[in-house]
Amino acid sequence: MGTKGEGNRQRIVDAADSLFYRRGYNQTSFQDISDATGIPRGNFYYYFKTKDEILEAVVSSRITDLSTMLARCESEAEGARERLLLFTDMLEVNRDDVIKSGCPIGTLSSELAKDESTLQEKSRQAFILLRHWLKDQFSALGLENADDLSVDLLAKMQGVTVMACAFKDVDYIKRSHIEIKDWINSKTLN
Amino acid sequence: MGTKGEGNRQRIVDAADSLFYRRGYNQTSFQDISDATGIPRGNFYYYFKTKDEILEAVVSSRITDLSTMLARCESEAEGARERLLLFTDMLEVNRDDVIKSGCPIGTLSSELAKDESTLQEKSRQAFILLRHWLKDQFSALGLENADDLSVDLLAKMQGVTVMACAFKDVDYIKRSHIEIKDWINSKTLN
DNA sequence: GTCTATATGTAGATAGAC
DNA sequence: GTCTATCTACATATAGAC
Repeated sequence: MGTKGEGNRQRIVDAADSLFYRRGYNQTSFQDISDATGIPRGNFYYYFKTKDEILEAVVSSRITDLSTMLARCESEAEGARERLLLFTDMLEVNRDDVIKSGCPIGTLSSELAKDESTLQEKSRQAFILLRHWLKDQFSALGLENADDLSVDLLAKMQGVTVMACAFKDVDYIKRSHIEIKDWINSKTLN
Repeated sequence: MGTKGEGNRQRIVDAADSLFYRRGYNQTSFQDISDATGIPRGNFYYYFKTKDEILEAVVSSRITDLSTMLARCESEAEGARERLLLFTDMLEVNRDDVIKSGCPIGTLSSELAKDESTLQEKSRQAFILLRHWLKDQFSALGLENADDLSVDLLAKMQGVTVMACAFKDVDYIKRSHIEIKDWINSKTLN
């Protein structure tokens, strides 16, 4: 209920978001988040009961950010095809981060798949959001296999990020981005 | 030089290989490897100075295994196109592991990208081996952009594994495998 | 070569003063 | 609400007996 406390809570989530992305969830300690925020370790337990709860808040925050990004794609582009093309731009917009740390959603999903717990389900929610939005765009263009196309597009972008990150290759991202846009056009034009 | 020691060394590498794949490198402890092999923790330091050295040995072991797999592709298929198609079969051959833990090479590369150390370079060696072999196959078919096609194929397979693992979807692997083989044929036939 | 005991650091989590 | 001190567990790594 406190106003000051909610501000601190958000600062913890923001710092954890960045650290989970750059170092991984398991490799990020409370001390790391404390160093990044200036908030003492012990204080975290006033806002979150466990580290898992911080992860849940981070995933929720990422989903909110993604929703904002998708809304911007809708407002800045007229048709569904143009929105899909705009969506793929995030490959190049975030290319430096992609080269260094991969995709925030993809790498988190891969990391959490290795824990036997139910953590991966949480990270999957972000993929589901994208999958549904992309499917809606393909559906709006009258394509019957819209869900398959949606997952295919996500797989293309995930594959590019994994290889670009593995080989630290910026040019490869640019080339692949063009190929992906060509693929979208080939599926949605005519 | 001891013969018994080398046997134990290999048992450590084999157990670490499996654990690094299923739980991740950072999430695998010496105790885990000890439990899997029956070899006491302290004994590991007779064979490896650090945990990083175990990882190096695991990557070397994986590269050896991959080389064997590629040699089998060459012996079991006549032409380069058939060898490429046979290579992609590993998607379905290992589909249960892929669903559970992703790709051993891709997930290790993604995990090590998050450490600021030089560990990722080691894991990249496995990707380089595949990249060169695939390039040789495309080159043998007279294709000029053989290296690009090689990375494109690796990206396709990485993308499929990431999505299949995220959504735990076996059918998606089967469908994508067919699409990948169609893509290879479209590039190499005529 | 093999194993036990242990050193040293740090992880997540808790208790309780203020 | 905020912070310090601390608990317990477990990590990598080392020392040294056998």
